Amino acid sequence: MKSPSLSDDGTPVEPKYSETALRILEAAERLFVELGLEATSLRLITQQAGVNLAAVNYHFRSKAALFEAVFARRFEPWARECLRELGRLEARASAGTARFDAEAVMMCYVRPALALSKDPARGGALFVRLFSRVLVENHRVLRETLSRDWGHLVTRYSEALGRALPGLSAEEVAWRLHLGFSVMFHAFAGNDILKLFGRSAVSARDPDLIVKHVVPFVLAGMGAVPRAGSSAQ
Amino acid sequence: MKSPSLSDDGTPVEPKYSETALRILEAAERLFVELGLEATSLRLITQQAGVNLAAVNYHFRSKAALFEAVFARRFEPWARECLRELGRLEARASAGTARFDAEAVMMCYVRPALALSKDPARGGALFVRLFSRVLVENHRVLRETLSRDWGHLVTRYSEALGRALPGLSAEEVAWRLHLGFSVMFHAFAGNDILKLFGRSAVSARDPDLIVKHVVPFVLAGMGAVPRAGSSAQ
DNA sequence: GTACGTTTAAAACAGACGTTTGAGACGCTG
DNA sequence: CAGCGTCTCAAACGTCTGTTTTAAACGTAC
Repeated sequence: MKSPSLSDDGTPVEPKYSETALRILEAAERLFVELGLEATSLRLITQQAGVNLAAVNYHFRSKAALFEAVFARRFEPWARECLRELGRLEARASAGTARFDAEAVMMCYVRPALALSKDPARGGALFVRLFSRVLVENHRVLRETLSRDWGHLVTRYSEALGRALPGLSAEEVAWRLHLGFSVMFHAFAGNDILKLFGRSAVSARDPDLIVKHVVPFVLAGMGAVPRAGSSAQ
Repeated sequence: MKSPSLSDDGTPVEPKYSETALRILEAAERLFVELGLEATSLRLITQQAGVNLAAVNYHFRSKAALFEAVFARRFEPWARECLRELGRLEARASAGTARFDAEAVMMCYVRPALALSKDPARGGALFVRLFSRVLVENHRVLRETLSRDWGHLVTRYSEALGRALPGLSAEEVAWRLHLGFSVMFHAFAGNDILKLFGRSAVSARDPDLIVKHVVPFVLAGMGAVPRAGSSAQ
């Protein structure tokens, strides 16, 4: 997942994929989400994509490289949208047309996540699930790439939340960022622990419904007063 | 994962494992967490356990059955402790010696999770991570078993939270249960999305520290006032 | 028309996988 | 000591894996 080159107007140039490569990407994305990286064979991918087996190694060097391509195709546009949101918030706060509070920072994540979840053309909710697989499966290569090329994304959110919650220690801000993003991330990914027991009463697949419930929850959590005796007071 | 038989005094009888079977269970637990089910080969497990390859199929019928045994060995004692906690809370609330509020219900989950995380003899934090892999990998067999044998565990928590938050609609209670347990579960499992970017400032591996920060966060979220216009008001 | 780079096709590669086999070792009971 | 169930061991089974190879088809430029 190397950083894509930029065209003259600064918008990223998406690598051009051939018809065959695109069919592979789409079948692979669906199967990686449903079965995981290891359990998905190239033969199953090419069969569902209706292409030849060797096409994978021709268009994408290897299975691992295919996985990275699948991930990068969805992740990079989304991450850039998050950065744009943060930039817009800072600009409007400087201009005095917006409050720089926890809700505003949170919405810089919620809006891109919601837009992504509702847009099948960009992978929709499927990619968010793939992302959560990456998280728990802890792919080494992808972790290195995310850390190297996109670590500043987290840094930006961290600084923004610190500015939105003045008076809190850096440690306390880090924890609220951690917990807040955990809920939101897993809520959008549909990782419902209660559903595993077949007893979840929420239909956690509707993105708008997720936002409606997760936003007040996280806002309340982020604004929580630290417990008495907390070292992070 | 069939329900274990009960001895005369009602305490569950843990299946007796031979020395070899135990070595397999322990090596498998560690490797399943680190590599996942598919990526962990029986040859690697038996090699690290210092036993013969065929011992796995002798002691545990198949690889899938081994995985279920690994999971059940840790899960069942923990789930029973959760049920005991809920029972104790109900008893003390009836006796008037305890308040039946959201915090009390939440602690019925936090205490067992904390105790488990700090006890290496019961799998410690390792098992919680394994559990979270089960969640996103969505193993069919395990899901069926959890739903059939342990669905009532979730029902109990759900009823308890509904009782602790009177005046809220069932849908609203379900969402707060879902979101609250999501944070707690993934916090204990150490599924830190920020860490994936190498920029997490929290050392989310210390169970006591997790509790200290996650409890106020979740309590605030669960007590959050629903947004205006919410259908779940 | 012919040469060329690009893409597809079928087949084969070596290796790893989960599982099974059959023989032998061990510890008990009579 | 003999008999027997429990367990271990090395070897092999057939299947599936990611990858490579070889040949053929395609569109385009000379």
